[in-house]
Amino acid sequence: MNVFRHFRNLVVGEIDAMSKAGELPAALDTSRIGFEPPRERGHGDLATNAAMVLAKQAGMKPRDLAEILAGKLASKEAVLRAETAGPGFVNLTLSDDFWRARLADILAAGVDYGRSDFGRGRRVNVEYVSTNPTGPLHIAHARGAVIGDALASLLEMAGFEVCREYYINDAGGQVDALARSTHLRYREALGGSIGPIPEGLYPGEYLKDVGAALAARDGTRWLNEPESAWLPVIRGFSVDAMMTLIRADLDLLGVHFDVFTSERALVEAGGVERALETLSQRDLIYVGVLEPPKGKAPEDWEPRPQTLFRATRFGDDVDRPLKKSDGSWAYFAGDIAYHLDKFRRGFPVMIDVWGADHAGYVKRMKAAVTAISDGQAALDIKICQLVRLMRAGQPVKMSKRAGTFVALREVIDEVGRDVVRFIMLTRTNDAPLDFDLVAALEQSRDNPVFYVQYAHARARSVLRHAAEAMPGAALSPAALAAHSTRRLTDSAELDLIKTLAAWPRVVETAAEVHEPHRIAFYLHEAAAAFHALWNKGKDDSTLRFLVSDDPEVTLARLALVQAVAIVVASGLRVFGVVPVEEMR
RNA sequence: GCGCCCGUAGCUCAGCGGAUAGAGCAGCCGCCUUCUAAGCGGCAGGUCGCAGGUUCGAUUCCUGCCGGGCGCGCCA
Repeated sequence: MNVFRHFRNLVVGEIDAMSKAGELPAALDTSRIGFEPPRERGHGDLATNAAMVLAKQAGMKPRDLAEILAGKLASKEAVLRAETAGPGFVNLTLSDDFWRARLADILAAGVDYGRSDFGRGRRVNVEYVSTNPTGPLHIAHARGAVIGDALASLLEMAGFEVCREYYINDAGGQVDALARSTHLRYREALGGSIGPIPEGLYPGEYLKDVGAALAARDGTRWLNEPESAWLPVIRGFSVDAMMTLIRADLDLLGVHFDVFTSERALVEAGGVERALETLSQRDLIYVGVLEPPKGKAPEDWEPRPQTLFRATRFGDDVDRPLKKSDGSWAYFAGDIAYHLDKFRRGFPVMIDVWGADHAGYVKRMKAAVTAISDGQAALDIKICQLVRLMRAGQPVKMSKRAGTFVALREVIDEVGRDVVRFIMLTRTNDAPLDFDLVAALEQSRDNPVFYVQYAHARARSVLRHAAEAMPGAALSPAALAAHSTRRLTDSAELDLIKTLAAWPRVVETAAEVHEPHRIAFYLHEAAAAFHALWNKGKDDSTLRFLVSDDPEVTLARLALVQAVAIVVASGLRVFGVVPVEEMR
């Protein structure tokens, strides 16, 4: 049960009934009504803003309406008290029995606790990583990969039908440069002397293997051919090799996709012409001359007529070019075609996860999606700010030019997949992230990965001890759920239950706003509530989980401990992180 | 010059328009014969960058400044 949604439904039901009875105006907008945990424990268990939201529409004073609603809610099952407070809140205090009953929900649902039909099966396309297939992934790519993957899992848990998609940028000049780079390595593999890698080509060592593989496959066939003969072949060969490399990196990170879409395939199938035809019909394309950007005009700027999309009609700052000066399509044109393709494949909701360097393209892409879908599609773009790789507080030196960018696989080798994934999700995507390789492995409470994993390991440890201490006792989640939990009466126990019972709301909220990092903060909070209870048992031995001469209280507490393990594991599953059984 | 993001405790950061703004670190004081002290409890610490506006109510939304990051036709 989502406690908050349950009571929201109750209050909205009461309001509808009052509207029908003529006690309130008809057709009130109840969409902004919500229930949330009050800031102060003393204010009860749940608070609603219903009276304040409706007061104006209802033509009543918030406090008066609050009094009426409180009266209606007071008689609901499990409600001990319904009180008005502050500017018009209604605060509910629920019975301890009600809260204890949530443990049975958790034990019955297992790691699916928190799953809901909030999304009602609506289809969402989440596109992420989508890097140029010109080399292995480096650490900066990992953030987008993990955020996209966790966001997709989160949406699935909240009841959306999700497609995880990767757009292969295999059509532009970058992959031609890749092909030329491979050709050099190919000549090298056949014994040729190639000297330094020219500016503009890819110097990475990883292309030596590709060149060698090409030499093994095709022999000397491309040595004396003109570029026009070998470029398409070697380009395809190289892109395939790079995608194999990238998929292997993603596999190490535990990131997988449902669909890979090739930009080149889309372009060659005429997708761009079709998309732009749609825009043309709506008079959204014209030939014009752009003003140079003020303050930072490129040195070789010269005014020239271009094929432009009327992005300014949809909130962008300037109209955007669709063709390069050589007549080929600009990347943006392909991206318009790609988003139209996604829309036509049945995704009215699209989420793109991009790197910080693409932030300047958000407006034009949103404008284009509005234009091609006639306002029927929604595009959300998550911009991942930079990751600063640190080691014990000192930045790790990286330079793209010198090729010393740290490869993702090196970082995974050093700290492990789960640590990389969790750390990448500890901050909002909008803010830069410091990733300290030393701090990430520290076993202390400063390290959120450790802190959360430790809570799970502790819970599992208690359950193992219980199995030894009570041989033959039925300790499965189902057996624990069937047992009475009324002996859970301490405030720390009830606080922990309330924290666990908030999990479905956290999932729903995080999914709604597309912010997976909220899960990390929740997990930290749940872990803290558990660690607090654990230590309370150190001060007061009657609060220990295992009480040898009192099986009733022990079994009740084991239900709570099992529920902690389940909720933490449920959250980690959204992150794609494996919960650990022990940390010795 | 323009656009986007950020600005909250000494530091790192939470806080989808609500009540007395929270957590960790650092500082100070406490808690291990017992399920993992790799942890917990307490104290202290704030003009929520500044100034206006909208609102019953603004850290949250809007506008303008200030400071930092990223980006800025024919790269992807």
